Amino acid sequence: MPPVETKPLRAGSAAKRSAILLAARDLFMTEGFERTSVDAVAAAAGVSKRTIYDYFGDKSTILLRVVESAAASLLASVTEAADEELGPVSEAPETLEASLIRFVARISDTTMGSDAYSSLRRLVSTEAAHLPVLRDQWDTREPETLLAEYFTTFERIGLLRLAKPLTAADHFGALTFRLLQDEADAPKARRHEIVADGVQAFLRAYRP
Amino acid sequence: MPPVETKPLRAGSAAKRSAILLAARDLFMTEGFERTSVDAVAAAAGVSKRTIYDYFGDKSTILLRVVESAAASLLASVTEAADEELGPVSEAPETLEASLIRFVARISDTTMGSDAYSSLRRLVSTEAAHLPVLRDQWDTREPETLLAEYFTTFERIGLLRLAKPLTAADHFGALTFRLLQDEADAPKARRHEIVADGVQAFLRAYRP
DNA sequence: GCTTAACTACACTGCACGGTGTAGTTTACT
DNA sequence: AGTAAACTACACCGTGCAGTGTAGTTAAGC
Repeated sequence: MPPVETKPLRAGSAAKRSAILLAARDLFMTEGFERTSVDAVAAAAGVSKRTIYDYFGDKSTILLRVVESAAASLLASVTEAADEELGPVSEAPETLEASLIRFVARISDTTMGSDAYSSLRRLVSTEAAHLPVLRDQWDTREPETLLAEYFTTFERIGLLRLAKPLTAADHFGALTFRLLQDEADAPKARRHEIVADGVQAFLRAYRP
Repeated sequence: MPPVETKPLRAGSAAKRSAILLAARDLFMTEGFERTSVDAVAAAAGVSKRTIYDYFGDKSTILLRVVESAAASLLASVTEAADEELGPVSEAPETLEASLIRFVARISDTTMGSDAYSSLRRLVSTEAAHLPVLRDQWDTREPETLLAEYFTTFERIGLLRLAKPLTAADHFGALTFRLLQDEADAPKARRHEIVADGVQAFLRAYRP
């Protein structure tokens, strides 16, 4: 459990804090939280274990901070990709498919890529039984809400027909990101095929 | 790792073996593999830890057997539901939607329900890094292949239009089971809505 | 240069736990 | 009843590891 507030923690150096969180994130994703020792995080971050305890107090708190940071990073990534790929979509229907494909590809190819997202999702799901606040941090629905807003705009200019924008956003995510995550190790051509198939199915389902 | 074959294992009693696997399955799903002790499995199964080691040799082997058993159970469940709900589908398009909804609901409401499937999937995903054979046992693609065969039949009688049957099966699973798993704790009415929305989107995407 | 906070490198503690051995008890079969 | 396999209940061992304390070193600020 997170430390009682009476335990003094140190703010310390931003660079070291960042190194710890990055190292922890990588190890938690590849090894799982339980199988990752704090010693291993310390070694990977290039700091002493004593420092980690001085900064975070205990192991669970490291996980909380990792997930907080990842959720914020994901939202920023989705927001940027949407603004740049979906924002300029014009009234010409033939550009929507290409924009949606680029939107998915862009997110999948960033630091917060498909396998990273999939691993983090799994981590939250596994550990939420013991740290329920993790789920709150992760399942904000902010990315889906943002996407639903764009879809609503597309409906207004006649490109989509929606009954429930948020459901459409969920379906879009299921047809693209989710299936992509299942084949995170696939070659680039296969991954492009998955995205294209998913976007096309979505458009057939939601075109006027 | 699984025990070297020189270690003598005992077949023992089918009832005790079953009790061990059931207890292990429940605990692995709720607590995770790493956080579940063999002592806890023994207590939940009502056998001695010595017996567990006599039957299985080590902890990883328990996990292998649990996943084997679960994958077989899932396939049986999907096969039965498909045979009974999709098998009798006639040429009248209006019955297809209802059949697909019943097919999903039936699987989701069985022992191998949405939350159990989701937990097992997560377990395999987490542990496969250390026991790669787990993934082989789980990702057989047999349920998807079976579903794709039914979809191919529906195409022949004019109910669907497919380019790639297996991709359509993936899309169907993504739009229904996957989204249902995300809201495993939702009330029954919400779960029914998720299934109906997903089936309808699928049909819009794949109807001729 | 001096002071102090930050940090490292170790050692240590207590506990959990995978796995093993063994003696006594129970069960099944002849 | 006798025999042997199956099982239980414990104790034990070695290892890993979360978390803590402490002395020495380093870095930053005045």
